[in-house]
Amino acid sequence: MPASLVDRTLAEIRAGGGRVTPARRAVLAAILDAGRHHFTAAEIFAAVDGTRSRPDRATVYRTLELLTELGVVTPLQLAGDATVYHRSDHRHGHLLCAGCDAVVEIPDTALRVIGSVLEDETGFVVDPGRVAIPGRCRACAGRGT
Amino acid sequence: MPASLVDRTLAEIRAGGGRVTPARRAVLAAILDAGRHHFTAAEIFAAVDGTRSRPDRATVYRTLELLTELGVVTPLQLAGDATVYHRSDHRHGHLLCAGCDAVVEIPDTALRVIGSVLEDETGFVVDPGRVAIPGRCRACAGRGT
DNA sequence: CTTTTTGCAAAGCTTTTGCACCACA
DNA sequence: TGTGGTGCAAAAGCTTTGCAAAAAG
Repeated sequence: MPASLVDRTLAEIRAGGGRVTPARRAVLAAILDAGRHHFTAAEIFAAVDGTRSRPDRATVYRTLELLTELGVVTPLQLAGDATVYHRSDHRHGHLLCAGCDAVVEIPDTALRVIGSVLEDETGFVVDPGRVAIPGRCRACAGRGT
Repeated sequence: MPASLVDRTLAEIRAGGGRVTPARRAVLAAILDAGRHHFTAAEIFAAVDGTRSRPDRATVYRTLELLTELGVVTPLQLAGDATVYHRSDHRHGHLLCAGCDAVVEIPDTALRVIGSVLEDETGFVVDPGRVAIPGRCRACAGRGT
């Protein structure tokens, strides 16, 4: 069987001269845990705070930064104060409903259309993993919420 | 001649039971000033700080909130810590280059295509004034910056 | 006069940083 | 054992808030 994402990531950390620590294992576990697709630093902190090693907030932030550099997670630009991350292996665009705060996934087909329209018209190359478009979902648009 | 945007906005404030104050005039003037398309609260504060009334930071934030409710300005979700606003009468989407931090305007035609693709496929109604898509501009994509 | 706004100052929130101590490899 | 990581605590940056004084209508 192929190495798990956790193992591959830990190996990559070692390969880069980094060290594998309980804090890093805990953060990685929290991210891959329970089908978490989107998460904030605060959520990860809450999750690891219940583990044996209880890493500090600062360590969570530093680890998230490391994982971003490794390409394991991607920071999104959603509204709100806290940075929302998602797993890079679940890369897709997002629609943000202003009515109910739902986060809807953009179908890959639509995302590709968006990318090619923009590239054709402006030469701009879209980063598909970071697209987040505000508006209203079908339900909220329908009832004017 | 038609009433200016400033006058129309002041009238709207009065109509809503609000009051026209020097601070509000100054903020409004700063926004409509010098072809400012994008701006932060800090920039507006810096601008009004040089006026007679010298409104407080808090007043600038409160006024920006009022103007957002009135639909005069729109807060964007760009990267970075500070909220970037733009004038609603210059409504258009934005492309954000990760290479050079340029903010490119999305052509209206492209924005309409994006809106209809998403609405067709997901029922989601895009808010065109708030679209901000990350990627790389032609120049940066070309030379891998 | 009444009600809305303002200024001031302090606090809130997320995130970052300096530094001494600890622990992977 | 040496470099890299962690915890702790404080600070930074943007924005919000409570309250008494000021002012618009």
